[in-house]
Amino acid sequence: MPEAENAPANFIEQIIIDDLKTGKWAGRVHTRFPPEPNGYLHIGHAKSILLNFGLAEKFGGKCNLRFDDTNPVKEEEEYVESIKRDVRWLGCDWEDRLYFASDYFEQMYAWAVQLIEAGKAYVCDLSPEQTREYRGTLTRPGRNSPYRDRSIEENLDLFKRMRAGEFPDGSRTLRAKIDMAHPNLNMRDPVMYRILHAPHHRTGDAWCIYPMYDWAHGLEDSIENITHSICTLEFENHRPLYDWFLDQLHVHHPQQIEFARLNLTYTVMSKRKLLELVRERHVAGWDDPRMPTISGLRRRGVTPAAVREFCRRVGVAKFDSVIDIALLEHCIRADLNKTAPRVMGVLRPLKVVIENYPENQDEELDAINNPEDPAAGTRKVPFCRELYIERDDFREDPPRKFFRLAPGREVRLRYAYFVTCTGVIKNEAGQTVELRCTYDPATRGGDAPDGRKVKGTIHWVSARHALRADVRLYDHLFSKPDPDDVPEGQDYRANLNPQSLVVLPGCPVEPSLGTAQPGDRFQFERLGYFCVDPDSAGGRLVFNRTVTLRDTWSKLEKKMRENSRPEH
RNA sequence: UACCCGGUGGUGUAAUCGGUAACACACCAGGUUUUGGUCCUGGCAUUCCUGGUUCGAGUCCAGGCCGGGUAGCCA
Repeated sequence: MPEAENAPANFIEQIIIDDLKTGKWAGRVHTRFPPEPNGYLHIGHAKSILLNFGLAEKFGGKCNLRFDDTNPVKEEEEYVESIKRDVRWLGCDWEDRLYFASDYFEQMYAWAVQLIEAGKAYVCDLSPEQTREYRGTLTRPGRNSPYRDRSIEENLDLFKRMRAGEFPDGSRTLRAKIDMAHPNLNMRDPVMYRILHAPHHRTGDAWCIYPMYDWAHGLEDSIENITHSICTLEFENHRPLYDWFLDQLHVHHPQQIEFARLNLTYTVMSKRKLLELVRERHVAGWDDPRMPTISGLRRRGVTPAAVREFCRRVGVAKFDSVIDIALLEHCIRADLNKTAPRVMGVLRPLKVVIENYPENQDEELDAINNPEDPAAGTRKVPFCRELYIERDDFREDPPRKFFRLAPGREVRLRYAYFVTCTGVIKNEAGQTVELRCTYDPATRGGDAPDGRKVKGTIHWVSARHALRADVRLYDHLFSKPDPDDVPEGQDYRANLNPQSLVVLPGCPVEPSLGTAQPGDRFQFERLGYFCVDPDSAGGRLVFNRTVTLRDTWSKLEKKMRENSRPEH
């Protein structure tokens, strides 16, 4: 896939270009992707990852992977590993720059002591509830804590004892002494440290006080010599505090820049909601192919190249936008169209018997592996008297513009012969269970020597040679573009799409698929792109539908149906 | 009702000292085709509003309107 041609610079690139021009950072560009290891990464994180690593690459700089592990009660080693895997999968390389905020705890503590000594921080004994009360509201100023004017000596002593574990959780905090009447609530003496007697996944029980995000994050950036600290819009109000801490300490001071996070139609992106979907079993897990997680996309069969191209096209700005999921689907198709081998498989089989084809005969026909890539070559596909075709490819009473099979009508079986439908066999219930056809031996390979044309070409699988596969058809997880668009009293779960997963067991597929491995991607001709699920391990073939092909016919048919419907 | 940030077609992103609104997706209409796929062609916005500055404003100024964020000892 052609990546990042000379696209116009987004506003962050513009800032960097200007900085380079003025020599602000001595020509350096150093970014970082700083996830908290408290969950799985989703495509919104992919935007951030690609932005940060992309900037570094574009301007000859570096990008760190840093785990912002300052809250031990929410974080786990398992998440660290999954995040590393996902970042790598996207094609980003942090080389030797893997860092953890927890490695800086000692330095952060020393800086906190420095702030106390400068009279800029104090130990506060207010309870969490009292702290909230004293903070005031959006429209009312806060009040000073009664502990705000403790002596430096007392603060130093108390802070040391907080670290030593003398006090219970929630009993005291270390706060910055700024301004309780500040219009920005983040500046009303924010908490820097809280007491948390909780084991940390990396530091164990070495600490029982942990730094808050606002205190820690700028220090982490500073320690790592970051130049541009890029985060999402909701941290805009935190920037004055980010700047304040760094200014007080007179240390390296990166520039914080905020951009809009990625939102997609027909899905949710918040960690809380994704966690709920998993916990309440609306999906099979974090890597359920319907999830917008990186692991879900991967299992779905989406390629890293498609995600990269998608994020590139989405752009970077400060406008709170919602991207049409159709753009992602387009990027997936565009990539897979160029790379996925074609294959034939039938989702909803209808048996066809070629009456004039000898009972015990069979033969192999040549099929093109990928018309977009001549180098992909050809393969043999077996043919015999009994075949399966798609139920959708036959209509006893065909509507206008239906080019497929119908009684008396002739179509082409892809790479095989022209066949004409001569009979329809039904069961007692009146359902079509089998078709009788005749074939024209002269049309072998799909062309008629007499120049005869057919309107339709359909796919098929030889009944005798077919392999059986379970196919999972995935659709949008939610049935509305905005899952939060619900009546009063309901929530996004009310919009869960009951059809988001349809499993079709035992679908006949061509025998060349016998060697397919988990992760392999194919285009099932005329249907869509599918990939082999890891569940196939036991020798049983399981496919996930990544995305359908564009389907002009179903669109047309739907429109005709609507038009023929009586008015009002 | 406080502070901060935004507002260009159905959806996004551009227009870099103010100079005749570009690209993509979606949608619509055609063409090609052994995938109703791909590919190709065409259609689809007077830039939230009102004033102002200017020969000229999406870009600058003023006022308004609308949307988002913020009251964790989460990040």
